[in-house]
Amino acid sequence: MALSFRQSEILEIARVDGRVAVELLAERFQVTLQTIRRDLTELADAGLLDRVHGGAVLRTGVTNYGYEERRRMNDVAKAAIGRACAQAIPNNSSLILNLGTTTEAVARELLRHTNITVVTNNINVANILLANQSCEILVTGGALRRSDGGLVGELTTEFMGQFKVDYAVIGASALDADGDLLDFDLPEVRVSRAIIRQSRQVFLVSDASKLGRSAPVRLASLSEIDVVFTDQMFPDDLMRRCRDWETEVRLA
Amino acid sequence: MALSFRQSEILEIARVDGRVAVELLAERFQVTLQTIRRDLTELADAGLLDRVHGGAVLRTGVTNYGYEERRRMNDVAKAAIGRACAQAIPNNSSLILNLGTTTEAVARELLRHTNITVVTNNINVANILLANQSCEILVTGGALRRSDGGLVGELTTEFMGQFKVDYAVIGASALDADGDLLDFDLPEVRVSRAIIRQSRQVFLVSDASKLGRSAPVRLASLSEIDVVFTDQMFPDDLMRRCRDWETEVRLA
DNA sequence: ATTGAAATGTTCGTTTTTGCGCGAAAACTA
DNA sequence: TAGTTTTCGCGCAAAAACGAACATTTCAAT
Repeated sequence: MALSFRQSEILEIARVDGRVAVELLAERFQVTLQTIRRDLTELADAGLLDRVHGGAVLRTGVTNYGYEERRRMNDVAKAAIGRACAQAIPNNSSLILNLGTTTEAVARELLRHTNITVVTNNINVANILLANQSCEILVTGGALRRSDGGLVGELTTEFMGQFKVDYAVIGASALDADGDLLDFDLPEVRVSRAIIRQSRQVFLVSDASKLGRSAPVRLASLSEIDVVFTDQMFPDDLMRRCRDWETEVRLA
Repeated sequence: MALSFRQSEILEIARVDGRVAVELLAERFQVTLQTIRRDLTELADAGLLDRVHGGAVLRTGVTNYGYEERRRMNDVAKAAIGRACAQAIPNNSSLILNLGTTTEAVARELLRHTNITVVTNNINVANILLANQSCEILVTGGALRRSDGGLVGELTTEFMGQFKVDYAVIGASALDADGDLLDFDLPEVRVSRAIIRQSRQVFLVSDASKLGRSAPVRLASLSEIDVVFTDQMFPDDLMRRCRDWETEVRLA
């Protein structure tokens, strides 16, 4: 779609003010309300603005909103998984927490631990753990991703290489029938792989909704994981494989 | 769900103040209490705020400002300084923001800027700027200091070395009569020096309370600063020196 | 000048938002 | 604990905003 002169000007106003009102635009351009509404509808259809009563707003907060939704999705199960995982982590130990809402649930359950050192590339985890006076927090450098508070990129991977910790707690977007952990973003997966390399024990936290889903990038195999914390038993053949791999599966 | 004008503005107020009151919002927007309540209920349902009697508060865990910190943030002088400094920073530019509550005030005033890249070692700045969709945020790695949300240490200094930005906005704990900027912590000062090195223009933001105070570590001289944003005129002889150094002093 | 397509204006029924009144629930006070 | 005040949320009616259908204007190509 080619934007009309008026439409691109509307967009410009929206970018400056963050929003536009039907009434004001009509007056400014000396056209009827209906015409402005048509413009806004088109701009909204093109995904450039979000239509609201009385006008339109910049497409902001959409990603944040999705994240909030993801965070609250299955939150009871996530909290239980977080609790189980945190119980497996002793005081006076060091660990890495990476991205994911389930990982954040683990952080929330680590607030009562004492004398732990946490390395993380998740700014939400850092925010949560600030409340624990007895926890040293090391944040990796990198570009801050707005969608999930993640720090990703080359710098993050490098940063991780400088540590060797007792435990790693990682998440994954998907877990397929072969027992492969999958994710969507390659730079993010590189970070996760680095984390696995730098840890003596690797914990996977994953609720059952990840089972059977798919994603393009292979992160690791369950065989590389020491303990999986989840909320529902895996299918039989996957359980068998886990036994062969000596991967422990713990139900929360 | 797309947020209405009023709702997104409520959210913005909440981000700054940490909380919002039904009564005040109703007066501000000239609508009834009932309407505000409906807004807050929706925002709470969307997981963006937590509803409390008489109003709503930021969701705990997402942003972590302690009450004391929040109170300092509202300091009018700092807000004014922040506004003046932000006005001197154009869109489409890159900048470094370092530690300090005044620096955070600058971040808050940068929320409406577009297409800026911000490098920071201050996790509070990162949290604030997350609300600006049009801002790339680069966070330095390092140990997270609980007292002020600062990332400090060798790694931070190194990280800063990788950039060359248009503007640097720095704070200082003290500013003595000779025009020297002083601070308490050596690692932190190393970071600040690195920041000055990596920037084409250096802005100092400092309220008048820093004047005449002292601190053990010398960070830099006012002669290395391009523009100082403050809320009160310096003593005459210091102003004279600034003129000699071609250091501009702007009152907010 | 004629014509046809695109943009704009007009009208009107529908949907969304808002304000008001009231009883219920939550906080405060003693 | 009991009583008081404040805050809440629901139902309903008024007001505002919306969008679809149709009429009118604009403008460029013939």
